[in-house]
Amino acid sequence: MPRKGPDPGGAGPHAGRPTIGDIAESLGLSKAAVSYALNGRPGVGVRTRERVLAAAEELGWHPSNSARVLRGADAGVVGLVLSRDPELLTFETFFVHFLAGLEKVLAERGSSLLLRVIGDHPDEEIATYRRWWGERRIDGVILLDERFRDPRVAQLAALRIPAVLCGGPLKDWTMPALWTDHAADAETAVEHLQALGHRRIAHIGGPMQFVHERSRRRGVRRAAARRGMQVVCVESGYTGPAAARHTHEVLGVDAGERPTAVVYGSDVMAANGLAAIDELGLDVPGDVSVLSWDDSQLATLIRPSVSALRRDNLAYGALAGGCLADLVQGHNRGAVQLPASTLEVRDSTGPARTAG
Amino acid sequence: MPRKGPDPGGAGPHAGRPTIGDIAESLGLSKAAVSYALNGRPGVGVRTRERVLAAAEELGWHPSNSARVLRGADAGVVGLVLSRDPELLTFETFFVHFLAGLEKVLAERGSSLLLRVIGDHPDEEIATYRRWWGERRIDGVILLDERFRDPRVAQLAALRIPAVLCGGPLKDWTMPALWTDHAADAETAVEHLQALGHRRIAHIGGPMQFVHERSRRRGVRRAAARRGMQVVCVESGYTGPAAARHTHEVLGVDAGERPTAVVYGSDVMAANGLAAIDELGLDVPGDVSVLSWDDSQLATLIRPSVSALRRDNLAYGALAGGCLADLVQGHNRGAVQLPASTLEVRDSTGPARTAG
DNA sequence: GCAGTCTACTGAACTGGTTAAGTGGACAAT
DNA sequence: ATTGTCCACTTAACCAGTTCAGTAGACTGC
Repeated sequence: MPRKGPDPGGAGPHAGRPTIGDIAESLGLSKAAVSYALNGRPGVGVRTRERVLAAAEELGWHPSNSARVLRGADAGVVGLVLSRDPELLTFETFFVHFLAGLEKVLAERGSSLLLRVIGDHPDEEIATYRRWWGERRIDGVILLDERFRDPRVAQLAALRIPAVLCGGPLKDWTMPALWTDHAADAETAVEHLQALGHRRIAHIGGPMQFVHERSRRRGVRRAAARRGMQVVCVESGYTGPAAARHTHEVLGVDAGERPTAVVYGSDVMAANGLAAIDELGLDVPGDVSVLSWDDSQLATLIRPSVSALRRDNLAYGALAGGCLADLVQGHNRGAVQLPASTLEVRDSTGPARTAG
Repeated sequence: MPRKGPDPGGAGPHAGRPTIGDIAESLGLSKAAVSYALNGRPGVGVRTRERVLAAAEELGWHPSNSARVLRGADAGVVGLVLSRDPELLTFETFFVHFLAGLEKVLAERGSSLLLRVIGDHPDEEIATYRRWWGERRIDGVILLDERFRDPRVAQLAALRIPAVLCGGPLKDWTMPALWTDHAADAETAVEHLQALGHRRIAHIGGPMQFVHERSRRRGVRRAAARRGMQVVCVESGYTGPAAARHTHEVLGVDAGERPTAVVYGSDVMAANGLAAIDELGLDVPGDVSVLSWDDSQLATLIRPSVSALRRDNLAYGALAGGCLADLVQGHNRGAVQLPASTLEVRDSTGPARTAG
């Protein structure tokens, strides 16, 4: 199967990609001897080994991944399917950082990443994993964005595909999971607002199909209740218009009932919330304080800059990669807790306006 | 090689992954007959074909990619190495959109994407391509971020690795290239500013190691010269502090010499520029108009919102994927021009303050 | 001098799917 | 009845590695 395109002559076998047989032939050895030499196994003399390695280097030999996998080796690849709308800025920053961290660890452990980007469609996601696994392309997968009653977990378990869940941990499963203590993060956020004198707050979160959104809402409710604060929770979407609409809904009431602080589910929601609050003729942080549950450069660039709960997504991705690499090698690390988010206090949170 | 983990019994061959041989055995046929049936080739009866397909479906068979590649099939994978700092917001949005478009087309054409994220290090990038290619993991690669005197082009050509360059076109190479008419985009930007009465403008661009930054600078210079406008060009960096520093440099002069408009190389640079202009006690767009060469949600969320040249990066990625898929199949589409950017006029550009 | 052991290799089978070449039987034409 | 032509299938080689089971030769021990 010669390569297409301008290939006059085609200097050598397989478009210049030498095989172990070429090395063997050039040195008058058998394929087996060359294989032993290249893999540092006993059974070849020191002198011969050196010659083999030199020849491999000179010819620019690389082992055929297909041949190795066919013999039963790991594919050296892990799969990741993204089923989210790429238009969401929060997701973009999360994803690129997560990916960079993930990839760094995988590279260190000799793996690569097979990526697929699809719309929000869990069926296609599991079908992709099933196909990749069936085709022996991957050794395992990373599951992002755990959903309420997520079907992917049971399906991957049934297919015996090694997987690391970013979410959980799940009670009934042995799948390793990277989980965040959203309750603790909620405490951090609510405590900050309490300290500033806020007694009536709102939480405008993302879609409740995501488990982390449920956890956050529950965390905020409990943290507020524990402090005797009133709290209004609204399910919104990650898009700007949704966040703006719910901001109008929550804050467009009499000053006496109006929350004095809003915790948004993401930086994009907070940014659009700021604009909506401005439309309502309210001042941030004078009338309303604003806090975002995700941090990003956006939070620092808009005015006022937005106080935010910050998580190291690079480390998150790296941890996920490490857990999966371990799992593929037979070591299940179980439930791993991520470090708590830190609060970045900026200009959008301030003292509550004293009632009256 | 049984999978690790809880695998009591291990129901079937290769952890539940049946082979063509299993199908053949279960039906009392030869492997060849099954292969012909599964691939829709002549040589099997209609009845037999149906039985084979039914058995494959029931067993959940997928063809082993390794086995096919070993026989000479394409890998069905294209490679992409990112060598940029993931901290750059502009890059994040560009990348995720580009990726989504790229992946969509690749999926339609039966390919997947192998991804690697590394720091800014061209040597490691080419080494990764070389290894992937040597290991028969990929059919081709996408080259992003063309650099001045980019070594990657010649190296990939020498290795005969099919590649599509996002940049170019190059005079001496037959590598397909997706190129942008930066001169035309510069015309659009400068014309907009001229129409608003600006006669003295600045361009604060990104690093000149990138070919597109050079093209843009040249485009701005020529478009301005053609209109008799004065122009100051500064090489900056994609980070916020660099953009802020150069903004102070360019605008911290007497009002008589001060440019009345600045074209920034990216949305992040523009956002940080806005903050710097505010620090200088200048008003946007009253004293200075601001234009960004990349658009994103950030440009719409900061105040004032930033006028920007917008490019459809989803379509860009899709086009790159299509060109590469064509190239792998032997069809070189040569130099393909991307659609011109469109100007999104927002609040940051306004009439020039009349001199005096 | 001959068995025993070790070293340094070779030969061949094997992985799963593809494919050229071959085979046996049914059927038609002559 | 013979020849030819299909059809529907089988056999076996092949891809590039890995690995098990040899094996030739050198060396040791007695």
